[in-house]
Amino acid sequence: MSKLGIKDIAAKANVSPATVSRVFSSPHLVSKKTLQKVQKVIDEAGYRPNRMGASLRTRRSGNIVAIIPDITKPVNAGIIRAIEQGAQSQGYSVLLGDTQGLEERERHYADLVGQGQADGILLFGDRIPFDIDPSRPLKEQIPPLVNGNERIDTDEIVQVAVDNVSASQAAIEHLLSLGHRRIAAVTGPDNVPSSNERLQGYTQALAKAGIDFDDKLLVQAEYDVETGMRAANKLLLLKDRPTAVFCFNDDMAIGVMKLLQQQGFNVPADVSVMGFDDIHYAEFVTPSLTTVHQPLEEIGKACINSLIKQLNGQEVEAGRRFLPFTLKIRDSTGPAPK
Amino acid sequence: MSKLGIKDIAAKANVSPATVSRVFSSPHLVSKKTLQKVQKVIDEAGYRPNRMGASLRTRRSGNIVAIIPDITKPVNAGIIRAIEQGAQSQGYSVLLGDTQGLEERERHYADLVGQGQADGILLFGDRIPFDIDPSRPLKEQIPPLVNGNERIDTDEIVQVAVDNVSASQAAIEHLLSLGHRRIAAVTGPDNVPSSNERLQGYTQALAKAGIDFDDKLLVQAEYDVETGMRAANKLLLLKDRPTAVFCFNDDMAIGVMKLLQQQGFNVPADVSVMGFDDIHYAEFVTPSLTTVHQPLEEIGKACINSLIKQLNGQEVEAGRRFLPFTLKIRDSTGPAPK
DNA sequence: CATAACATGTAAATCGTTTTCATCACGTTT
DNA sequence: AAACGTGATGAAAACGATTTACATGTTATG
Repeated sequence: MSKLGIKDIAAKANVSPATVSRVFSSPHLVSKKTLQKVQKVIDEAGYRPNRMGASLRTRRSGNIVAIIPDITKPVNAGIIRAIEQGAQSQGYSVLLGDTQGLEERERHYADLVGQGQADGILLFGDRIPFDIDPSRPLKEQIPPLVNGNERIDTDEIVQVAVDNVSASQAAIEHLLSLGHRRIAAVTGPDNVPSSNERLQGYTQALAKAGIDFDDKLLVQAEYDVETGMRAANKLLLLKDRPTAVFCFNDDMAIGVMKLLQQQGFNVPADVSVMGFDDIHYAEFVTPSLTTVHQPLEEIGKACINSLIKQLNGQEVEAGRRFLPFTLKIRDSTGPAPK
Repeated sequence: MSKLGIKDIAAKANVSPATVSRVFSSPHLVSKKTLQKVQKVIDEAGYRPNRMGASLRTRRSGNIVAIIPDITKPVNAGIIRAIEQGAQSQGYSVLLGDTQGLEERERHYADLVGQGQADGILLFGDRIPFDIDPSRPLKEQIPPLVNGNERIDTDEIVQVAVDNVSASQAAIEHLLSLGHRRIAAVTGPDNVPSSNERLQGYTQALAKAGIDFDDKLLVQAEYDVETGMRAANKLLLLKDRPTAVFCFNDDMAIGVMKLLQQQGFNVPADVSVMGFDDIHYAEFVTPSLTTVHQPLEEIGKACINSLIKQLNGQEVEAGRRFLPFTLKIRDSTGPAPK
């Protein structure tokens, strides 16, 4: 690897370092002739300006850090794609941080901003990775930040997601419309806001339909396939079994279906199963999964756009912003058995 | 956000910047008393050293960039986890770059090293993202780099993967042992080395079993579910249909199964389906997918370890290194129908 | 022709660290 | 008492870019 600096290039091209710098950042200030001359030297030498030097001076890194609990979950696929694309188009690079849900690692990545390695944060979590003094305005204590998909309990930052309560309600209404009356719910961990909101939608929808709430039909799992299976197992042990199971994400729904099938049940003839997220695989499992579609690419796009606005010094209004969900009715839900 | 520098801290603590620096990087050179005094000021001010300044001086960023075609594919999950963990434990941070398979974006991320934002590259692709002069030794022209999972046609760099030829051979032998004689293959794009290697294993295994190669049983797809479905469709149109389909990755296998089921075929009673990779969902689709298990975490671990060795200036021997695969026999393969 | 206006280029300061080298205080050895 | 280590600290020079303020050269204007 070569290690030429701006001074070397300047020397080779018989100009000053400042001129070389201008060739990159404000070419309109350089005459056509020198521009070409310098450009030629740059190309020949394969010179790339050292970002460290530049960032040090400009106090901008051109990087955005995205803090994501589990990068490899398909639910994040669309978001990541949208983020990268939006960032790229505005001249930013994305540093993807996978936290495995650990606060320590969330803070580690958030720290990149403090260290000057990133200019802003795209967060997909339910807590702010900074120590906050509640008596002072939040905005003074955190860098430019947008939260997506999950929910943080403050209206001082920009948050983009679907309305989990309504979405969950719509899901239950779908099951009700198929004649189901005993509808179980497989929830996420009880400290996760999105799970609580979906639970809220569930209870509201049942209440509206005049159905008594039965907490035996509520099983907690951890947003993954394995615990989804375990949850289904618990439900099968009930003496009065549910005819439908609403899972708060698709992974758990896949687990529930798997276990039901293993135990000889037919989905949806015996039990209907519904998911949430609409991950790519939802369409391809057997039977294909009825689920709540989240506009993940749109969410990603909205997040990155809002963040870049903030970085450009534009004012953006804080608070939650809801994007519309849709129901994907597929083959895992059907009429309630009589 | 505060913006205190090392000089501010030094002033507050009545020491020189050098001492503050030493507190971070070589505390043993500082007396206990000053250490405590400085540490206290650092904590109170919430001071974090600016990485740009430090990197500029040390010419090391402490970052590793991982270049991955599609971060969100489950096949990469284990690799990413292992990388992050290995890096973290050695004091490195990982910048994850998702390229969507585009060479332009591969080069973009590779450029981070040239720009001083990263010290080395973990590549998961089939080409080197640099312009190479073939007449000169490769090592002089690229930064520390390890390639994983795919294959680049050179023995001058470290590469870690499973032996695709043998693995594919083992897969076919499994199908042969079940009595299958007409075994189709759904390949990846024809410019992808791993696909070609798996194809090689396929033909070799058939040859060894004395079965004539029939190119009608070869269908090309693109390593994803949708094209897997299309491939299955083509196979169903054959007048002499295969009794087993070996797909060169799990996504395509899931697609193949989906289409077969849609068309009323039973897997595995009518047709056996086999995959490759052993992604997490392979176990949970219905029927659960028989596949070739790649030790993805091990691959990730080996890659990061080798790279860090290189970064530490240790000599590592170039060339391919194979990690052992295993067969996961599940429910999607069964005896050939007579 | 003198002067203003503009285009172009330069020198030097600066960003926040690390690190070499020199200095200093102090106890030990001769 | 002189010489010598030793350990702790500070001063200052990098690292590689950007940018401000200024110097030059060129052209247009009165």
